[in-house]
Amino acid sequence: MSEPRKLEVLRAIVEDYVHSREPVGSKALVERHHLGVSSATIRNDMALLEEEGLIAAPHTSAGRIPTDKGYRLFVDRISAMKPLSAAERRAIHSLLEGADDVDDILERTVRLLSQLTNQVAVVQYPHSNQARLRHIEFVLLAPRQVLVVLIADSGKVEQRVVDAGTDVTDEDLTLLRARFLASISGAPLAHLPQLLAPVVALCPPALQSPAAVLARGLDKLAESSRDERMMMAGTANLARSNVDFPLSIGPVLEALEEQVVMLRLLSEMAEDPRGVTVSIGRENPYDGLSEASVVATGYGPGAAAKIGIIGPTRMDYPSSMAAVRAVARYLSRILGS
Amino acid sequence: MSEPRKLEVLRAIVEDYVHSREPVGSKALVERHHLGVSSATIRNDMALLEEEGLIAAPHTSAGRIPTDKGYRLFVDRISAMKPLSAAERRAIHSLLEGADDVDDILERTVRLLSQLTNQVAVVQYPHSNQARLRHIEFVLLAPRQVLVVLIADSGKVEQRVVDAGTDVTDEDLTLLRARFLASISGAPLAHLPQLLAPVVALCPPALQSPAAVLARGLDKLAESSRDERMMMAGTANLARSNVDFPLSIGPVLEALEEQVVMLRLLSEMAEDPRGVTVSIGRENPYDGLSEASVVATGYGPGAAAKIGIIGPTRMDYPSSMAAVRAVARYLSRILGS
DNA sequence: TGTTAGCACTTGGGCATGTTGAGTGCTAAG
DNA sequence: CTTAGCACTCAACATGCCCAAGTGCTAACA
Repeated sequence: MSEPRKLEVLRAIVEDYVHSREPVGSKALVERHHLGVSSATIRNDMALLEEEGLIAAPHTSAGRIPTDKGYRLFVDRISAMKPLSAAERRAIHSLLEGADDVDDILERTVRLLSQLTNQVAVVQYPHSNQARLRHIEFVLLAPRQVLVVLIADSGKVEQRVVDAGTDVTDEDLTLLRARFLASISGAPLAHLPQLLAPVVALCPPALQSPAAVLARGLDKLAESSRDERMMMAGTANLARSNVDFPLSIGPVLEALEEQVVMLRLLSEMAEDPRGVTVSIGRENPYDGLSEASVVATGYGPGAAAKIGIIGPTRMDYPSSMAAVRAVARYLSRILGS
Repeated sequence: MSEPRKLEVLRAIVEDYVHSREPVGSKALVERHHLGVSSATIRNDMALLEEEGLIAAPHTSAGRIPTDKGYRLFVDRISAMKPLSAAERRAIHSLLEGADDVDDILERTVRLLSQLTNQVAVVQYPHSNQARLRHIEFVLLAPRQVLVVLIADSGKVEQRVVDAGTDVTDEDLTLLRARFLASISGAPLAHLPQLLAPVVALCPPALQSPAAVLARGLDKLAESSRDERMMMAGTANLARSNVDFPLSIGPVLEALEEQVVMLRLLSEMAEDPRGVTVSIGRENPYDGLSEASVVATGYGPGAAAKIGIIGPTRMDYPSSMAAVRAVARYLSRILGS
């Protein structure tokens, strides 16, 4: 009983099943792959594989299908990432054409990824957790209304209009801005609250109240810049792979709509040496995704933000992983510039 | 052959079918509703209704189901909006708790509406079509990088970072800003392109190139501020009513993902005297929605922005219409404050 | 020890056939 | 205009049958 052949058999089963959606039997296996042994031998191997919980038979006289564990072994030890086709590379590279702002880039990216893989694609907005403050601006819109703008070195810009409470002048704002900036420029956004309090205290009495308001505005901006969002595309692909979700695609759609769930899911995916992480079926920490797999990776500075796809466990892992990785790399490059 | 009874029969058919999802026959009708006549009479009426294309039989020996045209007549002439339950009213009124910014309000609103109706809910962001320019700001981030901020009187703020092409100074920016502002302040966003071109031409030669870049930046901002967005919730409800979409929910999901399609759809829905518009099945201008119905209405100033739900043609119209209208009214009130 | 051929056995799926019941349209009488 | 009655249609269900695919096991073999 050769170990390598057993793996080869598992690989063949996974590939055939992913391709045909039908349980695969010993005979069909020896026909489609030249394994050099007879179907009886394969049967023995399959019995072993079943004992180990790597494959299972839906009913007595049917072929076998891979279990979650089987897929796991497949992606971990057997599969090599399938290189992308020239057309796919071209598609990725033409992604950049005419894209301007971050939102736009991300939107194009998820669309592309969902088309490449025929699955649902999700992308997390670039992290700004460790982002540092680069610039702030106060703009007087009306005697009491001030536009507060905050720019992080991640490139993200947040703004909001606040009511100063009392009338303020342009000069007041310039003064306040200079004071604020002096003590918070370059600081991590997370530290803003602690840093701002003393500055407000040191302001001239007449400006105490507007200063406090503006500081609070900055706090809120920093907060909402930290809070994470995501984009998604290709949900219609789920409908096509209806059959692959024995229950229904309902729970999957629910999971996708719960951004909180998705964000936790993505961020909990540990980084894999090969750079792409896969979470299969019941491995997922969320029940609704017990029949789905997630293929994800990090991108951007520190690979902190995640991008990935979600589909049925019966999925072409090698291609998906290759696509996710390629798109992530390209995305990193675009955003890095 | 009494006309009122015929309508009564149609109403009964629609109600029963919506309730049971099964073709309804003459006998079941006289049992469930006290129509005061025998099933044979009903059969005659039904034959008439079928001739007029209001109902149809899936096959010879089955009951009838309403056609698109039947539903249309139902919503136009027969149905009364079903008043909301006390619990539903309460749900709507507790919507406001803790909501702060517009995004948040809209998100809560669509969620609520999708839960109330068990359908997919969509809401368009409040229009800023006729918005006017209130303020612009240029902020120097790096020798060549300029943050362009545009504020509309609708309260919307758009910003983006542009590359000036050549080095510029703070003084340059102050000058440009003053010139630009002089000629476009208060102008409708739509007119920006025409107004900016001559200003750029009149700038000192040294500033021509950055001026052009900034003008283009403003154009784009005005454009993206005009461009409309929407939010959506409850797509998982589609999976539940899987059965109601004979083909698949795929096309519906596709339509929902195409914001362009959805926005056109919503804005093309003419206003109904009763305040809620319904578009049924093939009436929809988009093929993917030929088995779906849209119930929508306007909200906010001039009822310009739309909110609505999307579900299978076999839908509880009276309840849906009531829910949409109630939520829209409440939303108008919140935003109006 | 690993491989192979052969064989008995299991079982879901396809097919032909029969039965049932809901529902219709029509006719003739009230 | 309404109604009872009746012949007719047809999807849905059930039943029985057979077949093919696939398995596990055993015994022979290298």
